[in-house]
Formats: sequence, structure tokens, C-alpha cells
Amino acid sequence: MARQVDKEKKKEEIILAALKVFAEKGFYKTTIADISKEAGIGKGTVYEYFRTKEEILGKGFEFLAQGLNSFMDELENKEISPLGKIQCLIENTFTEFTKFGDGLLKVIMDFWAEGVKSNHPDILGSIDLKNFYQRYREMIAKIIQEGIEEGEFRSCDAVMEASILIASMDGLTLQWIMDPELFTIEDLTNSTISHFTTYLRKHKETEK
Amino acid sequence: MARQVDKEKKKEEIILAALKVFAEKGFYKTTIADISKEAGIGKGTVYEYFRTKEEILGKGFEFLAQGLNSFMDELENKEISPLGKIQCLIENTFTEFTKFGDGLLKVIMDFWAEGVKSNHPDILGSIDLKNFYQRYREMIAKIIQEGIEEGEFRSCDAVMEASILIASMDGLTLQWIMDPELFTIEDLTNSTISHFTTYLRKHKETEK
Amino acid sequence: MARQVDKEKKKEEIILAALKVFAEKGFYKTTIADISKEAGIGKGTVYEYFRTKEEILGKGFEFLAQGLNSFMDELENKEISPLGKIQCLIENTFTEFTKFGDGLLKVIMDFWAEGVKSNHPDILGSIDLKNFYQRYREMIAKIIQEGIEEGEFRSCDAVMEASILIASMDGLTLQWIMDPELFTIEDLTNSTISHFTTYLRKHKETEK
Amino acid sequence: MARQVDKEKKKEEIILAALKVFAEKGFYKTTIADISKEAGIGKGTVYEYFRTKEEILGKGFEFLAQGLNSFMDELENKEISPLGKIQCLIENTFTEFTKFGDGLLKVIMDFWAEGVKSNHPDILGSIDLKNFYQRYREMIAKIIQEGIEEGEFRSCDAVMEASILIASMDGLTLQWIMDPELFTIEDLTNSTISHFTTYLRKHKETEK
DNA sequence: TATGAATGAGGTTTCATTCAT
DNA sequence: GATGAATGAAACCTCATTCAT
Repeated sequence: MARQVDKEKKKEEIILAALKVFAEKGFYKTTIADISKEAGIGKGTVYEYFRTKEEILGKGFEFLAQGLNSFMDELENKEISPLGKIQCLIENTFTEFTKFGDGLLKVIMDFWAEGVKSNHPDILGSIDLKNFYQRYREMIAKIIQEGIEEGEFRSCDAVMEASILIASMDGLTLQWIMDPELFTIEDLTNSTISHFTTYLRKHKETEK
Repeated sequence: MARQVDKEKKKEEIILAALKVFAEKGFYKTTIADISKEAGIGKGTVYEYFRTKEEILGKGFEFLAQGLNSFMDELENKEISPLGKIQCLIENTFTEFTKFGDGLLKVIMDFWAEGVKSNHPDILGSIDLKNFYQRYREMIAKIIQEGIEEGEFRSCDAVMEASILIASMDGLTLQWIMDPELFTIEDLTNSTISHFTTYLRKHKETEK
Repeated sequence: MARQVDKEKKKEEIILAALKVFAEKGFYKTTIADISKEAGIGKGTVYEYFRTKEEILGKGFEFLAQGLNSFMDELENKEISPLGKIQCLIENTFTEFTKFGDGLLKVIMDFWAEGVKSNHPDILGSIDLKNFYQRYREMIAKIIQEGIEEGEFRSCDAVMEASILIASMDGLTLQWIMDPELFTIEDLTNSTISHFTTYLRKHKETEK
Repeated sequence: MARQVDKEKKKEEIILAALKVFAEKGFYKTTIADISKEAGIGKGTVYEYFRTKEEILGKGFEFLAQGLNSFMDELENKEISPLGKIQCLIENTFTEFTKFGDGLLKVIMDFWAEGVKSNHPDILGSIDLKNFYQRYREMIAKIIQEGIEEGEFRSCDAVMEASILIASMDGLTLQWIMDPELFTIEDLTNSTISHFTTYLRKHKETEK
């Protein structure tokens, strides 16, 4: 039992180390030696926990996705208005994305590149971006739908707007990675909240 | 005299072949042999035109960026309203992005991944995404600003909204790559136009 | 724990294998595969111990130079007359040179060719022929000077005669490599000893 | 006929260009492109005159050997004493060796390395160092023998002393290449003349 | 269990040589 | 005859993975 825990802990340590190096050098330029050095273990030890380099990337993705998933679970059960949920989501997403500096995003780009193109069996199962985004989109769409039904939001295609919201956050973060001087994370958060609040909220004055 | 060849043309042929293979397999999984085979030439010939694989990627980026740049030049000089320009831009961007199937985007992801992380001298100069986005953002911001000044658009932070527009298009295309069944390019185009038209346009009825 | 290996010993084994192949095929015609095959190891293993082929040549030179250097140290401390030392030196040099057959000399020719021309950083440091010859020349000059001061040798320019002695041995060995049938190593040794003994020794009978 | 001359002249031009580049970079690091550029002609043109790179080296050797051979022919027929001939020979050798700077010697080192080791058919025939040295040695031995018979020289093994003389000149030049600051060509010439004059000449005072 | 020495497949790159113009 | 674009064999080198300890 204790063994089991230790093994899990070490596995996570390796994933964390790998994510760090992936973020710095990219997946392909990262060697197993880099990862093992970062994790403070021997090169061979990595293979005690993972079968291939691709598997590490896959498990890394799962690790990160898990964090976002549990946030979504929490959010769904929060007792706040749909708009409040959207604002909370935007805030959390940018914060989470940049919690580890711009490195995390760089890793996500590798997930992207690999997840989209790779046929590697070790990733195919893990980096199921399609499914991940599906779930993400559906949850946001549900919130938007709620807002529409409750009369807080204007009438619109909830799924499509969910997609646009996700797209905006992804795209803005990419722009931020490229040129972090251009705007701060707070700018991004506030502007995104402002944009979507403005867009989604039913304009009270027109109801007069 | 030696074989007469249009070196510029051949260079472009190689770039085109490379872009095609990059799109299919990704930059790192593409070998020079793949490129030369696709181009129907010998492995060594590639090296007559490019010094490294990285340089090919760089020149590939320049090639693609050039297309978008010339579209932007055209657009700026068109005699249509700011909103018309925005709509035209959105349409063109999605059409252009997907003109070559989803392959182009996959290549752009590689530009991303490389351009953001690489220190490779052959790319650093070429894949200047920061600069490219800068120019893109400024042009759109200028259109939005025009719209605001002309009273067609609501008052807002033109640069930030330009960023959000670009982000949306980038992000939506990414979602489309992952799951092309979900929505068609026409859906994306129409929804994006609809969203930003709704957001940007000053609501006449509220002015009453 | 990983396989226990005496890394220094293995390094020396590779150097020895490399020297052997260099001697047979020449530095440039020798491939890493040749070396690894001769050493009975895998191609990649060579790179665990040396970064480039040039480095192997460099270390090979150091290895050989070390042997000669320690002989010189010994010789300096021997309690024999200057003439005895010179004779001992000549004998040892030819013996040493040809201990491994004519191969060693062929390698030395490669040191020459590379050391004189190469700008390769891996060799520049190691194959410091200038310094090596400097030390060699000085030691011999010191012996000759001793002989002059002790009245055993005729008066002459000790450094220049040291140079000529070294030159003779180098040059004779080259001639021997080209045409080993022409004379044996014993011939070379005896003739060289005879020539320099005759040249250097103060003719007592003429002093009468 | 005129054609023939032109072809010969161009061939020589290429050889000269090749020798220059070989001297700078060494045979192996020299590319055909280097040679053609130095000769101011196209890469393909080189192959109109030579079949392989090795052949160029071979012809280069022949070219240089020819110069020395004709000097030897001249010398043999000169009406001077054996000692005068020896002195003349030493002078000429050092002068010739260094006529083109230290480059020539570097090329000779490549002849060495190749001639001794190569099995390449294009060189085997041409770079017949063994034969070249044979002829060189014999001519000098003949002069020494003459000197012995005429009573000018001490009794000694003429062939072996010829070998030692050649060896000294070769070896000294090598030392000079490595460290040109150490002594000038004049130093080398004078010292060699002095050494061998002293060694060879029958001491008159002992005849008393 | 942990290690890192050993490996070789596979990639990049060079360049002598060919050959169409 | 002269050229240099094209070629691919062959070299270098990397690194994911294995496995003896």
C-alpha cells in the first residue's frame, strides 16, 4: 500500500519534471536524460515508470487536464449566476494557464501538435484533446444556456459561443506567449470578461 | 552551360513540398528524405537550396505570411465600411486557413511551437511571429478605430478587440482541426461574423 | 547499479583501437564504425567516451606523447655519460617508434598533418606538436651542452644539433616506412649512433 | 597542336590551384569546389582534365617532383667538387621547399600520408615516393662516394649518409613548419651545411 | 528498485562525380 | 569545351531504449 503511494508520487514527480523541461525545450528537443536529470534520478529509472517518452507526454496531459476538470466540476456546483460562472471561469483559466509561467502553454502547444498529428499509441489514448475540448465546450454551453433561459443572457447559439469563448482564451494566451510585454494577464482577464459580459448580457435598457 | 533552372521557382517548389509533408507528419517527424521525395528530387538537392531543415520551415513561414500580408494590403485599400472590412477579413482568414485543408494549420502549429521556443538561427530571423501578429493586430485595430470614429462601432479598446478577434479565429480553427465534424468552415465564418458584428456595431435602437 | 566499468580503462582501449585503425587506413579514411568494430563495441559507445573523431586523435597523441615524455624524464636522471645518453636516446626512439610496427609512424604523420593544419578545437589543445618538440629539443640540447662542458663533445650549437638529431631520426623513419626493405631498424639505430658519435665526440687523437 | 598546348597549360593551372588549396586546408578538407574556385573555373571543368580528386594530388606530386628531378640532373653535371655539390644541394633543397612558403611542405605531408597509405589506383602510380626517394638517395650517395674516392671525404657508408642528409633536411623543415619563429631558413641551411661539411670532410690535421 | 553503460536505428549533412544544356 | 544543378553513397552523430549489475 505504502509502496503504491510512493510509486504514484514518484511518477508524478517525473511528470512534473518532464513538463518543466518540455516547456523549456519542447517535446522533441527534450531528451530522456534531460527529464531524469531534472527529476534527480537515473535515466533508466524513468523507464520503470513510463514505457516511452510519448507516454510521459500523455500522462503529463492527463495530469494537467485533471486539474481543469476538477475546476469545472467545482464551478458547475457553485451557487452563482451564469454570468458569475463565466467570469469565474475566465479568471481561473488565465490564472491556471499562466500559473507556471508561460511554460505551461508551451507544453500545451506540444500536446496540440502531438495530439493532433501523432498516431503514437501511447498518446492517442491519453491526449484526447477532442474529448477534452468537448467536455469543456459542453460545460460552458450549459452555463450559457442557463443564462439564456434565466433571461440573463441574450439569445444565441450556446455551443458556438462557448467555442468562441474558449477560442478567445486560447488565442489570447498564444499572443501573450509571443509577446508578454504587450498585455498583462490581468489585462487579458479583464478584457475577456468585459467582452463576453457585454456580448452575452441582455441589454436592460433595450427592454424599457 | 549547365542545366538551366529557375532557382527561385525550384526553391518555392521545395517549400511547397515541405509544407505539405510538415502538415501531414509535423516538423520533427518529417525527414529531409520525405521532403525530397515529395518534391520529386534527390536528397542532396534540397541542400542546394537550403542549409538546414529549420531554414526550410523558416522560409515556409515567410511564404505563407507573405500571402496574408498581401491580403491585408489589399483590404486596407478597399472602399468598404469598417464592418464590411471586418467581415471580409474573417471570411478570408478562415478560407485562407483552410484552403489547403487542415494541413496549413498544422504547419502553423509547428511555426508556433518552433517560433516560440527555438533559438535556431535559421528560424529566429524568419519566423517572427511576434512581428507578424503585431502587424495583423494593428491593421485590424485601425479598422475598428475607424469604425468607432465613424460612429459605426461602439466605443471600445480597439487593440484589445483586435486581439480578441484574432484569438477567436486562431482558437476556433484549432478546435476545427481537432474535430472537423463539429462545425463546417462556413459555420465558423458565419458565427464569427455574427458574434463580432453584434459586439462591435452600435445598437441603433438603443440610441432612440 | 549500472554495469560497473573502469571508464578510464575503456577510454584507453578505444584510443588503442583507434590508433591501430588510424595506422592502417589513415585518419580521414577511418570511420567511427571502424574504430568501434576494432574495439569490439557499438558505434554509439565511442561517443560515450569521445565527442568527435578529432578528439580521439588528440587523446591518441597525448597517449603516445606521454610515453616519450616519461622516457625522457628517466633518461635525464640516468647516471651515464652524455654520449651514453645520446646513444640510449637514439636506440629508444627507433625502438619505440617501431614497437607497434610501422603503424605508429603513420599515425604520427596524421598527427603532423592535422596538428599543423587543423583549427579543430578538439585537437588544437591536445596535439601541441610545437610544445612537444620544444621539450624534446631542449632535453637533448641539455645533454649535448653537458657533453661540451665536460669536454666529451666538440664545441657546437647544442640546440641546432639537437634539432638535427631529431630531424634525422624522424626523417630516417619516414624513409623506412616508405621502403622497409631498404634497411632494418638496427641499421638505422647503429648508423645514427655512429654518425652522431663521430660528429659530436671530440677527437682525442687530433689533440695530440 | 595549339589546342594541345592550351590543354596542358590549363591542366597545370588547375594543379597549381589545387596545390595552393591543399597547402591551406589539407587534401581531405579540400573540396573540388575549392579547387575550381581557386582556378577560376567551373566545378565540372575540373573533371575535363582529371578523373578524380586523387589524380589531381598525384599529378601535383609529379609536378613538384619534376622540379627537384631536373635540379638533380643539373647538379650532377656541374663542374664542382663533391663538397660544393653537397652544399649546393642543401641550399637548393631548403630554398625550394620554402619557395612557396610553408604551404608546399604541408602538401608534401599529404603526399606522404596518402602515398604511404593509399591504395587508390590514381595515386599509386603517381605518388611513388619510394622511387622518388630512391633516386634522390642514389644521387647524393654517388656524390658522397665521389668525395670519398677523391679523398675529400672521410670513409663512410655513402648510401646511409645520403639517407641521413635527406632525413635531416626533411625533419628540420618539419620542425620549421611547426615553429617558424625558432629558426630562419638561412639558419637551417647554414647549420646543415656546417654539420655535414664537418662530418664528411676528411680532417686535414689528422693526416699530418 | 535504481542505475547508467551500451547500443544501433535513423536522422542530418557533405561532397565527389555525373550529365543535361 | 565548360558549366553547375542534381544526385546518393557514405559519413557523422544523437538518443530512445535495453539490460547487466
